[in-house]
Amino acid sequence: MARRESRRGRQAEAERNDRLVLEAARTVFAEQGAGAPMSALADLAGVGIATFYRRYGSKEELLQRLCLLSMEESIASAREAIAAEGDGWSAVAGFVRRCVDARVGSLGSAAGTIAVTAEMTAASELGRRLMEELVGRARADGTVRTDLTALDVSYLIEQFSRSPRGTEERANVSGRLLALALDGLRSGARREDLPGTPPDWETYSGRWYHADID
Amino acid sequence: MARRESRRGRQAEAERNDRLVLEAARTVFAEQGAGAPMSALADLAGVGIATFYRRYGSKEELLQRLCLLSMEESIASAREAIAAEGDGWSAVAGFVRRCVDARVGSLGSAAGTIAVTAEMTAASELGRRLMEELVGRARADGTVRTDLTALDVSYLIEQFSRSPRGTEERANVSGRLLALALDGLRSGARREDLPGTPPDWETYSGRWYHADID
DNA sequence: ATCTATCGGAATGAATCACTCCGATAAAGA
DNA sequence: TCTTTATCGGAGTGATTCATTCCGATAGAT
Repeated sequence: MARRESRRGRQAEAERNDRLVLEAARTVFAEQGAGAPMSALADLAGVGIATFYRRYGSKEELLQRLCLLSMEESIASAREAIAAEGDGWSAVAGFVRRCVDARVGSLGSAAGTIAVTAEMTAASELGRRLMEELVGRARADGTVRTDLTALDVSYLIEQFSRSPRGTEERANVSGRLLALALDGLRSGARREDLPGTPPDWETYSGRWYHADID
Repeated sequence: MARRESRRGRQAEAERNDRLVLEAARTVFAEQGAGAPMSALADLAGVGIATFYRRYGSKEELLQRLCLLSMEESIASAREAIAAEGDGWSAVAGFVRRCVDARVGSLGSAAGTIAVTAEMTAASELGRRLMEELVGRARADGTVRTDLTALDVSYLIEQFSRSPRGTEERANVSGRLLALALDGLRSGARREDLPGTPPDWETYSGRWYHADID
């Protein structure tokens, strides 16, 4: 029988692999795009290819699972950020950092190539509402530039989720660039308004529903 | 015989294609990575595949040419920025904008997969010197944060060169995010220092000399 | 009317990919 | 100790994709 806490032997290996496999998939798909070969995930995880297929029936299923986990992580982060004390900018910055850390939004390259499940749609809409609230509050308390929209923040997360962090040096660089961008979110005297028009959700989410097929 | 100015007919088409082909290659490799198929370039350019092979002997040769053109564009931009009047931040911001516009630095994904020519090495070193000067001056006049290095700027350009601009909406988003990041370069009271350590050139350029082969 | 430069894209052979199958390994239980 | 069972890694497979070549078509130029 399985022990309640910390199983042993083969079962422990399987549990370890559960995490290993998911983390490797996140990293590789984030950095190389959804077109990355399954063998690349296996190499990074240090396991055989079959270890992936024992857990997920297909590459598409794995991608769907990753998308859903991303959105759930993003929702949890947004809730915490909204509940946190402190000024609006700090809340937004903390939220963005956590999302980038978890590589939320790194799967844009899968848009149009995998089916969108009902769960994904629901999570996406909840996430959107929470982000609107978070950014709205930050604008209201004056610590974030007033022309910033929640969707700008989404795109920002998406962009930084993709940057490579495989080596210490790359992770270091990534952290510096993110710090720069986050400082750019602050309200401030010397700033000009953001150029162009606020992005729209239609375009942002529409990517997922129209396949890339000719 | 060919007329001096504006050739006609087939020759004009060939010249038009010269530009079309190069621009399509820049865009596709920037957005999809160096692994993009040649057919994708042809589709975007609206020409046949052979039109590429009539101009460049191989994919590798095309990538080398693009790299060199990128670096030359970057050098020209840096020279203009250094010569320009105005404060240091504006010079750096203008430089970055122009580089991102030209997709300089979007070929990082080709690193390790193509041979580095002597011309490329030389251009890279000159570019580096000019950027050090540009950023050094901007730091000195107090309009840019003092912990910013030239290499941070290089990585910034690289990151933004990859963002998709295929539709008006995506170009718009890209412009907004870049504006945010550029504002983050400014010196300012409320800022904390950039985290981590300054990136080093060894790592930055080293990517090109060690193939991805196992 | 013929020549010639250039074109587009089908054809080709090599390489890569998603996914399956199976022999090996080691924990658990008799 | 010996068998059972869960899990493992990676070679094997058929389908797909890619870089590159080749050739018939097209339209200026002469």
